[in-house]
Amino acid sequence: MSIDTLLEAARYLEWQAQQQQITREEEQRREKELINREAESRHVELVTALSQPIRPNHITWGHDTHRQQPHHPPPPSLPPPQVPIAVIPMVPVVTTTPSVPPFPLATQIAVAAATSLNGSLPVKMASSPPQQHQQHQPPSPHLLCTHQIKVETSPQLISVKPEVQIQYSASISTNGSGSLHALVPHQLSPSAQPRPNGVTMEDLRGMEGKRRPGGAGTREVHNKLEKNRRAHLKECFEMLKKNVPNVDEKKTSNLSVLRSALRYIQTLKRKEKEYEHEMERLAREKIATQQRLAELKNELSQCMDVMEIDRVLRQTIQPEDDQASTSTASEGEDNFEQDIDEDALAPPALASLPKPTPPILQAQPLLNHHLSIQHATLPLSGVLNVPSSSSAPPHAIAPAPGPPPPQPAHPTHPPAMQMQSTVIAHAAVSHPSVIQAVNHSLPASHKHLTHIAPSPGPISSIHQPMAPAATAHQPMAAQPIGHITVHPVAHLGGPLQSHLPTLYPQGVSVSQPTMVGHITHTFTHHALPHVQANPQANTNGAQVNSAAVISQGSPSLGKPTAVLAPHPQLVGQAAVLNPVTMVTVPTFPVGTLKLA
DNA sequence: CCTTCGATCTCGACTGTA
DNA sequence: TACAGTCGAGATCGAAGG
Repeated sequence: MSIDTLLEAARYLEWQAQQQQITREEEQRREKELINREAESRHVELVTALSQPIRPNHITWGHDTHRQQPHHPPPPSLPPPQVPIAVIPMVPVVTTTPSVPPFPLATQIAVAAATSLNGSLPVKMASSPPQQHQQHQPPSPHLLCTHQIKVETSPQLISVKPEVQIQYSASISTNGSGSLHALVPHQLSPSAQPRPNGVTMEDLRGMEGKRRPGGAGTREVHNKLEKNRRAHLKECFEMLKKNVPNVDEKKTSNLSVLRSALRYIQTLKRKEKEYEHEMERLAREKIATQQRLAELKNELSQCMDVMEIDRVLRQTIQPEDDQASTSTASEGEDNFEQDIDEDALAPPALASLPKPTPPILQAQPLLNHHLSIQHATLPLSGVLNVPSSSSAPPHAIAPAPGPPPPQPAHPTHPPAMQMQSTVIAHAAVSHPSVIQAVNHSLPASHKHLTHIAPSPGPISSIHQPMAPAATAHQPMAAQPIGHITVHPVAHLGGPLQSHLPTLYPQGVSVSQPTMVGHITHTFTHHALPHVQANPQANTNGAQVNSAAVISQGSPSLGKPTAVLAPHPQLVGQAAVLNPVTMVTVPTFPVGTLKLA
């Protein structure tokens, strides 16, 4: 036996353990069968006892045969065979049917069976005279049994032969102590057959009922058990073959089955490891994803906190803005840039905060975004443009310090401009001085400043159409309005047209053409000395924003409006939030946009 | 026809258990 | 210690291939 064989056998055992469950089922089934057989055997015994003078022999054969052929009960009253005739192998053997001349017609199977029962019986059989068989046939009890059995079972003999397994377990379990006794007569049953050593069955019969230690009986039993064992082994191999894929049903030796099983087991183990690794990988991936999710949540929560702080501050510091709003226009002019810078950092609240504004300022980008969103969602009915309010802050009016105005802040004369814009004071943060300046610049008769909307806060932004500056003062003083954004619309001409977009690429509001001049003038002269126009960009940007504003359904519909929201924070950044769509957009000048 | 291979059988020895 | 069960070796048989 080679090492491979041993290893495979070990594998087989391992596999066999896995198949235990299946085996248990079979065992249970066998137990049932045994019970049935016993019941049947009792019945047979009764039946045979009537015609059997020799009790022991009969019992033996009857018992044995019934054990092996429970389904072939002689009496018609017995239930039909339940289980396959697994048992038959032995019986057929004995098939030395009475009807047929026992000796001459003995087939090899019969011989083999006899061999199993009587040891070297076959040898003798060849030389033994047929008369002996004839002599003993009539009285032989087993013949009667076999006769009865044969009639019913003969058709199944061949097909059933392989299944000896049941017999294997049954013979062992049922025989018990009585097996020997049962077998002794069994050996004698073919009594007509001569014994190997020249001892005929007659001689053996003299020892009937006796136990012959070490004698043929023991040997027979042993042979039979050995045969059962082999049958069991074979069945196991069959089962293994069934459970191992890619095993040719035919042409497969036990050895090849074992090898296939070994390969199969190895394959399964390999797959198992692969699946385990895959599971580990997925688990790690899941953990990483969860961590990432947690980080994002933290970021989000922090942003929300900043927004909350901002909102609270804005609400609480509102009085200061009011106070500032009471300042005179001149003061506003003086503090204009500074105020705007403060606004740029944050809403009014932040503006009033002490210079060192660490955490909030650090989160300014996010804050701006949020503020923009917040304003955008505000119900500012009167606000035409809600450009990133946060984006509008400081440099909306005072361009960011970063990109210095390319050209001297020289006034562009209003008359030179032909802008159709709408002045919008949206509900963002702004300094009252700006409004003052704007309104101051406007003639009282002009009422184009129709959409100056005070921005009391994000919660309630009231649209208050402003008429003349005089009337506009009051609400603004009470509630600082958002920064005034001016966006040059198309048709811009003159220097302003060529410079504004550069300075204010986004956002500011736009108003009526007549207003633009005033506002521009005011900005250029009072507040924004560096405001200049950029003719190219204006055109596109104005149109774009105008459309957007209109789409918002502002009260100033019908008026081409544009938004120029100088967002100091956004200018120069990688992306900015589109005030209309609230989608980040590139920070290139509005004029470069190719929008309808 | 011979050889090889696989399956089966027989036998003796051995082991575990009641 | 008897008995059940297992194991290994040898023999036999049948099928397949050269």
